Amino acid sequence: MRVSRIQAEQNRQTVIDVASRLFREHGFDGIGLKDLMKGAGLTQGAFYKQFASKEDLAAQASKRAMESAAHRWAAATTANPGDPLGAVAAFYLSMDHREERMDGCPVAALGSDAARQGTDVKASFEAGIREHLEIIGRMIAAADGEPNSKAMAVLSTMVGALMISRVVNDPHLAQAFLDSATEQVRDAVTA
Amino acid sequence: MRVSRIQAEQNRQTVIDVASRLFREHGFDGIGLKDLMKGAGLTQGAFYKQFASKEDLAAQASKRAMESAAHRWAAATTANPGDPLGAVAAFYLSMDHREERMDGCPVAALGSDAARQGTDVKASFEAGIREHLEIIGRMIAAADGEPNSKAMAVLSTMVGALMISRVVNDPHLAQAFLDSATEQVRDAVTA
DNA sequence: ATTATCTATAGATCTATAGATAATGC
DNA sequence: ATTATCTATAGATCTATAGATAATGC
Repeated sequence: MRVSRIQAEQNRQTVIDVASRLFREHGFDGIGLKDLMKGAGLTQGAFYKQFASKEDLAAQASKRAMESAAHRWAAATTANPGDPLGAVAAFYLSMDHREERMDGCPVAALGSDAARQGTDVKASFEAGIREHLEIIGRMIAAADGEPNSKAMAVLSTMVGALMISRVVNDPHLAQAFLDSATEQVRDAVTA
Repeated sequence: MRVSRIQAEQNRQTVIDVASRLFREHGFDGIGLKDLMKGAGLTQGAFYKQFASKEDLAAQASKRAMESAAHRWAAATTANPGDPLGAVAAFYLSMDHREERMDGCPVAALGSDAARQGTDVKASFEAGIREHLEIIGRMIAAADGEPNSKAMAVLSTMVGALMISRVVNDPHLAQAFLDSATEQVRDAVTA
């Protein structure tokens, strides 16, 4: 039954990865430890040797998810240095992203939930948001005086539009919200 | 034990009101029928004579919450016809609103949750969002060609900024997000 | 000897239903 | 007679813990 310390650590990482996806899909309260562990090929009994509590896992999974999201942003910008913001908007404000909650932006997928969690989960989100702001800041550095404020507005618009696109049934309305955000983000930079 | 039909209908309305607040505070999965009914001064047993299921209540409570939110927007605009958007932004993008999830915007408080719910809950949100867009549309009608798209961008920015302000621990960062959205919204109209 | 994982379980809570009760509505 | 609400409960699930097991690490 017992595995090596290396394998144990790898199992722990797998649980965090799986949780970062399943939390985004079902919410922190929408999935139990049994299913989270099953997703990593383990049983519930192993959980408390790996994590202090469910909220502990939530904080670590949130951190992982935010880091993964920031990485995706960074990759899009470096792959398209001519129009980094356009590249980010192209994937972030897409219908594909709307339908891919599990692998998508954690702020849109879990923001309302995270607001109800404790300090640790919020710390994970805060760190990730600051990372996003830095990436946006680098993209719009050419613009005018208050780049940080503009970066915040860009992030708010994108997160808000994606989340709203997911709470409406009508795909055309969803698409319109994503398009309006794309336009707004473009204007924000050139303005 | 039995009450009049009028009283019964009033009880049902109270349950919807209470649920619209408690769902915003705890999420759809974060509060049970027992506590929802207790909030209305009833016991759990009465629930299924009033509603078909928890999700049925979620849909009705979401509708109620969105209508209440739209009413608040409309009231702010009529109370300040000279600067309706400024009036809305003043209460929506405030630290008070950030800390008052239970009575605040349902999209920011429950958007991530609502994305995981069924068609009925989403229909409630969609109807409320369309109502919000109409109110914003009236405010910025003086502006240029595509008012609907601009209204969507304004709503996305405000919802996103409020939600992000709630998932960070640092109050200064939260305030900065609210301020940046205020600025962005102002620019969007004059632009 | 230590320990990562397993099975099993405690105790609480969840949604939903059943049957009793007591007041309404006819 | 009908029915809104109550108490009680079924059956499932939740987080967390306890003790057994079997392989690692010294």
